[in-house]
Amino acid sequence: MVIFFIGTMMNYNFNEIEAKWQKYWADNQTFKAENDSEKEKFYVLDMFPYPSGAGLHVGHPLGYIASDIYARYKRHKGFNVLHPQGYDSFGLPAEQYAIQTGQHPAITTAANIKTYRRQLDQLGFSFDWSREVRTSDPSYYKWTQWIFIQLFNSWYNKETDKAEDIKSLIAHFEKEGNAKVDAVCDEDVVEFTAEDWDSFSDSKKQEVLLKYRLTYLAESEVNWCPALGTVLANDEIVNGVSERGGHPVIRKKMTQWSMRITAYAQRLLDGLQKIDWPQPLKDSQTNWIGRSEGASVTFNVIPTERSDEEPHQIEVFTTRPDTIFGVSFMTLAPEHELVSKITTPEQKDEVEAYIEATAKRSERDRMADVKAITGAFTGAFAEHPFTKEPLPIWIGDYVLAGYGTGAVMSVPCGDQRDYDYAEHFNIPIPNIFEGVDISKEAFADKEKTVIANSDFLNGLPYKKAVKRAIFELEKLGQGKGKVNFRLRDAVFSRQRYWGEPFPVYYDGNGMPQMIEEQYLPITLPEVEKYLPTETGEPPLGNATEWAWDLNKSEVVNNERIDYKHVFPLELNTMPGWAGSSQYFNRYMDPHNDEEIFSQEAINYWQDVDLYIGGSEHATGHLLYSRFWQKFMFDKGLVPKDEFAKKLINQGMITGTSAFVYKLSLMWALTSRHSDNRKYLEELSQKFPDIFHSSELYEKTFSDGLTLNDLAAKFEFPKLLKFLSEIDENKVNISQFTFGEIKLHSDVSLVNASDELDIEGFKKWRPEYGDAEFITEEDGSFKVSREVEKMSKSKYNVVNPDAICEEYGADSLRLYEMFLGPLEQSKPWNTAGITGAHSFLKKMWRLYHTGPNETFYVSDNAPSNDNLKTLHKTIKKVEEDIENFSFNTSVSTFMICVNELSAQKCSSKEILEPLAILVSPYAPHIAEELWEKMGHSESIATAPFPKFEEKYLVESSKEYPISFNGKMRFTMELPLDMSKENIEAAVLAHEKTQQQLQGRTPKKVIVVPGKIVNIVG
RNA sequence: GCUCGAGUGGCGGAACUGGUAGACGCGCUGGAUUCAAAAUCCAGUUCCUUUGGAGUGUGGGUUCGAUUCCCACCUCGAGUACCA
Repeated sequence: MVIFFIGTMMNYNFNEIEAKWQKYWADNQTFKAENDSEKEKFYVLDMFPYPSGAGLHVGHPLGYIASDIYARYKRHKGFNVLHPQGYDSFGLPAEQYAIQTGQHPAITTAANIKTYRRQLDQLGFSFDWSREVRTSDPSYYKWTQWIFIQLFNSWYNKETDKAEDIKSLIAHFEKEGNAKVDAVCDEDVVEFTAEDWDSFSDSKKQEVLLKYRLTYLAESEVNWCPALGTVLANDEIVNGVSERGGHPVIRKKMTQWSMRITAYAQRLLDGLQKIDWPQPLKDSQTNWIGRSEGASVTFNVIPTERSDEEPHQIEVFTTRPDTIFGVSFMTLAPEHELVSKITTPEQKDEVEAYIEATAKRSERDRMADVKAITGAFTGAFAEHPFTKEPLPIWIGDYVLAGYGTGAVMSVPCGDQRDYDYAEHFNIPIPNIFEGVDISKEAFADKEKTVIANSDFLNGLPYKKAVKRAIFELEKLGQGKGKVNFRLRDAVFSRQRYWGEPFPVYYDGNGMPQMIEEQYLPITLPEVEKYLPTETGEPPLGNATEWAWDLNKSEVVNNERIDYKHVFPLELNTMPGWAGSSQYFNRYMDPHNDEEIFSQEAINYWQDVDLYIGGSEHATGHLLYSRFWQKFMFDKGLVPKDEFAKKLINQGMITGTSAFVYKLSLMWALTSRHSDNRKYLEELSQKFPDIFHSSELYEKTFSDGLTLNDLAAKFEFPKLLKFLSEIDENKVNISQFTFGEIKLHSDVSLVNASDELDIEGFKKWRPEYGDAEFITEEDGSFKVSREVEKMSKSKYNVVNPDAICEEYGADSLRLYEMFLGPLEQSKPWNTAGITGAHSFLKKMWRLYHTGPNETFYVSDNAPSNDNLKTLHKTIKKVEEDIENFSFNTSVSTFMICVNELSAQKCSSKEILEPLAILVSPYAPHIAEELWEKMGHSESIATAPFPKFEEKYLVESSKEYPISFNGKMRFTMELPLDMSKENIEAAVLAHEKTQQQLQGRTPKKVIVVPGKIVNIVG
């Protein structure tokens, strides 16, 4: 029973205070940001969440708390702060739930968003909710569709190195064909003249243009995930299986929308230089883009005698043109288009069998045994560009169709894979390196390379040889210097329901047409079923109202499709990253129905100053967003070609799982026992549930304790009964030993000392309701702890709702920051929150030193100690926030409050600035105290206290005196004392003499204000 | 394999450009208060053979002085992978 005493209401009643201020902020729109202001702007952004059905756990808000602290700090510093929040609300889970239950994803999503909002609100974030966006909202995805259209209507001009309107390309074509156009385009474009262009049909023109557009429809090999019924982007595949669900992925040819992100490869790489993002993230983008410099080399295939075929050429990319004389064969990917054309009749069977075998192997198999060397000889030969020697052409699956040209010039002496292949198939391995033994392995050290046996390259080191080789190849017209990227164009179609529909219909020729911008958004149609259709079409194939009427400019019933003015609409939807690639700009002007955002808004807010979110988006969202931003920059829509100046990856908060141990029966498998195996298993099934405290096993059971001993020691009735029922004719009781079964316990049943609430455990797990618990000597039952990822199945998920209820949002915010450095992953342990919570209580008490702990703040002048404590806190906290070292400022607050309490400080001159300092971290208590100190306005924009050095000036210093670098004692000396006097004073000290034990010091180092070190 | 990042008490973690290693908090131990518990307060808490000594993953190096800089190695984590 809890008894409340009236009259002690001055206690820190966090629940009441927090509710009060959350309501105040909402009612007063305290954090609403204006698009015009005299103040300097500052844009603090969080990666918006996908609203999952599970709600938030304590790990999720970590980044939000950090960004909120920074946003609040910047407001105190006088900035106009934009700190919005929204939802990335299209996605797979809602759709799969819909497939299972028939519940419309929009309904599930809305419900989840409601939960998220409640959970976010209770943490006291200073979001400007008036700017909320949801990617699944038609008023938002209208603009996602709009950008798609802009991309469709653009091409990439390499000459100007930017995206341009497709009209300028058409103008080129009309004037001079495509010969002089330097564009990023499909590889299979054929040259045509202005006259050719003029003679093309409309449909043919469209077909040609599609090869140049920044978003284009192409039959491409995609990652198809049969289990999910959709294609996946490369970054959605992890270890050969789908990131979501872990389903197998196969390669499949499909007609899909793609984004020509490769056009931006170099700029995406260069842009990394000027943004302040974590190095590991930049590294992984750099890797993903995968720039490599080298040369493309053309090898002529030697025609066979009887061939009437046209001469073939093999183009390869190599980073080592310097090793051109080391080529002893060519290898093509099995999928290479030339394979079927050049294979000789004698080799046909072997080659086809090999191709079939490799096609069957999944990505995963292929990755699993990379060591197996397989391949086949095509029977054809290519001619070496310089020596004119014939080079056998092989195929092998170590050459990837998707990288470079899908063909390599094999230099076994310089590349280990070529070496292994050559060795396996008995192909010669000529050595072209000076003074290197290649009898065991290939030699790939560029730095130490000196070329030999290579005609004009002899004696040259790597770099010079590369240059010379390219020069000679160019002279021959059989090669040139080339930069190759690993980055592929991004597949943009998904066979899903819950995503943005494309603003696209198909004309009678099957050519895609854009719907005019003024008719956007094209809203997602209703469907009966969320599964693919029986004919294998995407879910939108189930829609009956999904045709575009060109006359009426509206979506109409499919029955009216006539390919004259009513056309079928695109059935795919956009991928998850579509909506998240532009949301940060939309926040600047989220309700604008005329434009994606006004020029005034974008010119005021410019770009994101601080972006906080997880590192898992390194090669997905963060790369695609940079791509779209650069595109929008080219179009003159945004003033910056990088959208976020600074980015921080918050670390993951892991869980601290709790384990209980249950005894199990074990036996040695003697021959007698193996006969009675069944009976033994029966016994172990029947063995009563006995749990033991975590440390007892080693002490008690592992050490040969028998079943009889156990029964005698504890006299558990069920155990005694079990024993009495054992048929000793079948088994020998003395041969039983004990094992232990480790089970997760819910972490909420465990206290700070790792003691389990046994009754709670029994209630939680009714099947163990009558289990026995062997406790420690003091009667406690201890669990063991392990750090694991937070997950439902591990019963280590901690819900912020419960924490807020028990300790308050301010405690939670402080504690999450206090756990450790923001960017580091660290385990959650609820026990520790009492430290943060009692700090807040202590701070509350500092302002409540009146009679009966009533509020009391005086106008008394502060003491020097008060001022010193305050100003060193200001200094440290300011530095910490600027450095995102939030954990250390929490300890600074603790020290500050401890000191001021000891000093019995009640001076308003100290306590007012202290409230502001704490306010970014624990805003509710700060507002409450601020109000009590007589302010009628929110603390949110109160100016940050100004640090003044003069309060920290000291006249003396406690010098550490060290001997050979080891500190042995300290000595208080005036700070203005000269080096000589310090040395003299230290040497005169009795402890110095003691340390030296009669030796004369060789040297005395005096660093004034720091340290004294005596050597000797 | 390659590329990053990290190794400090029982635990989370502090330590500015090299200058008193272990701040702050949890936990633990003892005490005060209480009929008792919770809460609160006070003291202690790296280790050891304790008038002293050792100690920041291991081994070297630079330095008057190294958790910090350099080299090699070990362990863990993240990303990536037949990339020509």
